[in-house]
Amino acid sequence: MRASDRAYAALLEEIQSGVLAPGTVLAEVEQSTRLGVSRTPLREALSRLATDGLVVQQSPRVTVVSDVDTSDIRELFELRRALEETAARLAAQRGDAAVFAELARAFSQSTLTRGDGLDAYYSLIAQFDAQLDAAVVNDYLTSALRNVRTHLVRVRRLARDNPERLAASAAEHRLIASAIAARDADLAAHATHVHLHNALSSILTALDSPSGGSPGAASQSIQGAA
Amino acid sequence: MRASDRAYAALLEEIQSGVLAPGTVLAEVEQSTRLGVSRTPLREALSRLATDGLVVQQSPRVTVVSDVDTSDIRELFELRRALEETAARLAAQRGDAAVFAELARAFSQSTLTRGDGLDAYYSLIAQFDAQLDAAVVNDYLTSALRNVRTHLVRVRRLARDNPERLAASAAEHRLIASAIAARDADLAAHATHVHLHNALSSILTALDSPSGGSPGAASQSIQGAA
DNA sequence: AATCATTGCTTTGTATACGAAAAAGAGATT
DNA sequence: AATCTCTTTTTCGTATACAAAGCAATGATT
Repeated sequence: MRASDRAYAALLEEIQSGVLAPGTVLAEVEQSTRLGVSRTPLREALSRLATDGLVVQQSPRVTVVSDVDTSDIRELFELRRALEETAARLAAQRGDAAVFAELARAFSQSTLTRGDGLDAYYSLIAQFDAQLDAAVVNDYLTSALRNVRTHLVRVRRLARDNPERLAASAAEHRLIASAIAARDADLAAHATHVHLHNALSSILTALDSPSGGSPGAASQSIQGAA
Repeated sequence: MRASDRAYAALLEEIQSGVLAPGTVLAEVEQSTRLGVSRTPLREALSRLATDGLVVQQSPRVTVVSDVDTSDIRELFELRRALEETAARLAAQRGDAAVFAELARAFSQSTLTRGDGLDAYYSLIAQFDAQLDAAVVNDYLTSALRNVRTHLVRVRRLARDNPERLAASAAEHRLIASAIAARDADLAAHATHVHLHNALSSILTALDSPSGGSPGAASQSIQGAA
């Protein structure tokens, strides 16, 4: 594994997990010594994070971790809706029905055995996403979706879902999967619309409530989500 | 201007214009000496082109200009439809009606003075795209659209539009712009759908005809369009 | 006392040197 | 004659050295 890949993976994980909070300045020498690589591969990692939109060049001299505010979340979900509704339609047309029928069954059961923790649930969603990508067979769309998902990790972390929302989310995913399995493109797309609407509403209300809101005020907006 | 920016701009222009044909290997020392920069900024330029999807690492040792085949064009237009229909809807909701009314008028006139050449027409389309981005107010969506447009330059070059198609395209753009000006989101989205359907059909028939087809068979597919 | 200028220090951008790995070519052996 | 192996050469990945550009701090001048 290349040093630039290790640096990128390390910084990505730290940004997504919140260890590197929005606004943190990422100086090259500081981060390169911390991560045990030289400046050259670290610069490549920062460049990749910048095209991802996870860091921004606040000034020509200083690179900071980008912030995620309410406006960003709304914008992200607008793009997400465009991409995932399209993906759901294409999967309904081209996907393997058996695969999505099985996924629908898994989402039904996940509601019952929810006590396993949400890591297992997020893992199931990751499987669903992977099967969606495989069914769509469109590298451009898949790449755009991958970028959206990169940002979504931080959004999910900002507003930890409550149990009721997780159960509803599982039911919504089950419907999407079964619609794809039934080759019902309209239903798959509209169920995706419903799911994203509910997910966004849940996140925004969670952010408005005092418990999970981000402490720092929005200072630096995400940009350049290529 | 940084050396890495110059290298990126130069390579981008050469790939989009076809000077660097698909399959051309881009060795680091060769390109760095040719462009008059050292390997470090050239590597950054190649990295950016790779995330754009304009070059691919054919093997861990050799980077080549990516190819554009019929399958890529279909995939690109699937993503384009998702993004541009959404953008048209949002622009109809949020855009400045006067701006798009003026654009609609410009598209009407462009049909009459088409003799100016298609450079002027493509410039008008670029203005339309810029106004669309401004109206949408969504950096994520705008970034995704910018990436699509980067690829679209090569597709347009592969299949040079015929005059009749350009006239029809102007009329389709006029309808989209006026629908946005009239705040008719459904019409704007559906007119975009129609436009992209016609544009794709025109390109695919042009590629099937013997004149403008790409000489080399598809060997290396585009990927990683982040 | 406040402001402007100059100097030095920090940080980025670029060039180059070094090491490792893979590919190509030549030679020997079967 | 073909193939396998060893060697050589090329190319990439990384580290480091160098230069240029900002920013800050300090001192002098008004």
